[in-house]
Amino acid sequence: MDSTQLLKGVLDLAVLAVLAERDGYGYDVVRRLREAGLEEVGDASVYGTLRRLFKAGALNSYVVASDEGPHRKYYGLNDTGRRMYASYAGIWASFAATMASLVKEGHA
Amino acid sequence: MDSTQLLKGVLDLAVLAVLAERDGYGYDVVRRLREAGLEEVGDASVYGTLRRLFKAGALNSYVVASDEGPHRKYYGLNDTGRRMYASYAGIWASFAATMASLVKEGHA
DNA sequence: TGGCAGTACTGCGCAAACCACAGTAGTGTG
DNA sequence: CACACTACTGTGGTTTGCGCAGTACTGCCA
Repeated sequence: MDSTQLLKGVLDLAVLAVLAERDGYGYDVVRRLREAGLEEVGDASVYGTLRRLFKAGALNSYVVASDEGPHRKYYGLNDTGRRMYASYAGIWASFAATMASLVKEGHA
Repeated sequence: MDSTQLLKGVLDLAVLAVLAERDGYGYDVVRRLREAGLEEVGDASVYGTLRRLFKAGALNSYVVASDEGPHRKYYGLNDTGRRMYASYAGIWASFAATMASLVKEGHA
């Protein structure tokens, strides 16, 4: 992965972070991201990201019945996903540091 | 501008930051961004961003002849650009903080 | 003189990301 | 039985960043 990816795909990291804490299903991940501060994230974006990460082999998935609505498709990190998470987190941290120094020098 | 923009358009902020320090022309902005740590930024992206920001009314532009090659099209921030820069910088800072807390809790 | 490297910019077309919106389907309430 | 809430899928659109090709100007060197 080149750092091109993170100029865009920040959502991947956010979703991985949320799932690293504990498994979750789509609707739940949306709520947790919004509570964490990403208030304007669209639901379709999250579902799309989950499908993409699953397709990339980073997540496992299992269906659980629910009392309060339709079944829930849970997702969780597997080994690949944990490695991906660690990698993305590192890349993002250094990218954020770069941006911070760039912006600070211009002193806002 | 909704914060959708900064999930992508981080380059806008980077270019604004570089130009806030001092005026620059395309090729020069590319070099300064790369020196600052954004090593993989494509030249076409920067030129595109400059044109976009100019079209959005954030930059002024003037042409200067050069001894070592073709003319140079300099860009600099105007009032709109400075306001935009301050605004983007704030939005990005809070976004970065949000991401940092998300990633930290999952403890990488 | 011709060719090549370096500087500086433009234009085209692509892939990916995020989103809005619409649709499907299950459960519980009045 | 309509309606609200939960939960997911699919479609199409806009924007971004990029690779690549092309233009053009200068200076160097054989």
